[in-house]
Amino acid sequence: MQTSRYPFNQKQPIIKVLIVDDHNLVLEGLCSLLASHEEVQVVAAVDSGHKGLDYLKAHPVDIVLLDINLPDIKGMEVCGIIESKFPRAKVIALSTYNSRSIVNQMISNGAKGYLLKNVGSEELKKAIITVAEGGCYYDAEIQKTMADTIFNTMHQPPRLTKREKQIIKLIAEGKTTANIARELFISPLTVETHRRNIMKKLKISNVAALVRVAMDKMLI
Amino acid sequence: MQTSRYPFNQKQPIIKVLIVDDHNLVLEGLCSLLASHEEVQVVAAVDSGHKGLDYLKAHPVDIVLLDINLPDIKGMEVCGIIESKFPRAKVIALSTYNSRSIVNQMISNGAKGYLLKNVGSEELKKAIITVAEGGCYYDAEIQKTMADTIFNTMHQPPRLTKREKQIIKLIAEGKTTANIARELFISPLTVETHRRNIMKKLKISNVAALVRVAMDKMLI
DNA sequence: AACGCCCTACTGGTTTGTAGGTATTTTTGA
DNA sequence: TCAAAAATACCTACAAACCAGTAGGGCGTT
Repeated sequence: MQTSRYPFNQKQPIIKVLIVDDHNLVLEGLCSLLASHEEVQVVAAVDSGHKGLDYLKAHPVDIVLLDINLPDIKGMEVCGIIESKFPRAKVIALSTYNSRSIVNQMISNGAKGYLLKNVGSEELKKAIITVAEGGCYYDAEIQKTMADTIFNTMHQPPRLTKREKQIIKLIAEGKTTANIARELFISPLTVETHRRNIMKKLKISNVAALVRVAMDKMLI
Repeated sequence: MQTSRYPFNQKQPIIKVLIVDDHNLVLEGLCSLLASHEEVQVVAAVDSGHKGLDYLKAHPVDIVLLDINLPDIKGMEVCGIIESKFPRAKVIALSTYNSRSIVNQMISNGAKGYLLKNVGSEELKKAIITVAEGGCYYDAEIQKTMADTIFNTMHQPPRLTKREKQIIKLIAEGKTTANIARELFISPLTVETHRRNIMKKLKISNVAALVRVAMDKMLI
């Protein structure tokens, strides 16, 4: 939507790209893939979330290619911060895996694009340009995941509450109901109620399944 | 150890490298990092285990840079096959994560090197040359993991049996003792015994911990 | 004010899991 | 081939988890 930011009436202003990824190989790969595209300029590549945010404080950036698995902060958090504090920069998420909860969290934190790491040169370029122009670009697989999510939210609106998330985490850590009750200063009976509600919501019936869900949802 | 394979008495014969990785970015990254090294020649890059093995059948290769997470077969299996059927090719494993069980499996399948994906250009080159010359090269972090393993195997020799692994998997899938018994055509009491033995061996006392161990060991 | 949602708490009862022990058969490996 | 290891099966007992139903207090929305 932003037309001609520069006085020169270039058709495509150069897109400034910041890469945030702690894997050298991926970094190199991205640079290599982008090297041949003149519309795109990689202005910096950093290996942690904090460094990325620091860079954004001092320099203008159009696109942030953001890895999910960072050593310091979670990609989702970084994404949220960029979204709110540096709205000029649009985030394109990069990830190896296609997990529903991660995709959801990224998108709800404002990621305008989402690519899997097996992306090819052309798709990468297309994604960057599309997002820079104000659009969205999601990998085909991610789109499936998104459709899946919508389908599922339609069919099971009830999400877990804050307290329930807290308790599912403690259960998955191997703590007993009594332990949890002591830790949270509430009655064991209350913990049992929460536990029951969680299981009903998730349609499962034992801790084993619960732990897996918790891990899936990255609560652990 | 292999001196002058070629009639010309080059100090360092060109090392033929095959890359097996399903992530385009990583592929590009590796090629980019290796481009500047004349001793090394990337003869092929494929995106699945089977393709890699097919290539090996028809062409001589010195080093295989092998990703752990492949779409078709597990990296460990590929590694084992290469080791036994194409002994000329030495495997250097590439992985994002540093998990004990994966490292162990790769090494026991004959991987001569192990790098994490945040490896730098020089380390990569060094690893390739070292391994091509008949040596080993393990990332510093991997070495820690290896030491850890040795320490632990010394302190807890008892491993899980085949049946126990099977059962731990089913438990972690959320199945009850009765279900498992039915599925395996054995008495529930037997399943309980196995369950108890597993817990004793792993020194844990509830399913939550058990599921986490199972996931750690990549049984799921 | 009324409604819905969440957190809290309880009663009472059933089902699994945890923990101890023992013992027979089958498989495996030295 | 013989001993060790693994897999099978059982008993008893208690602990913990699972299931169903109910219900009051707090809090924000309509």
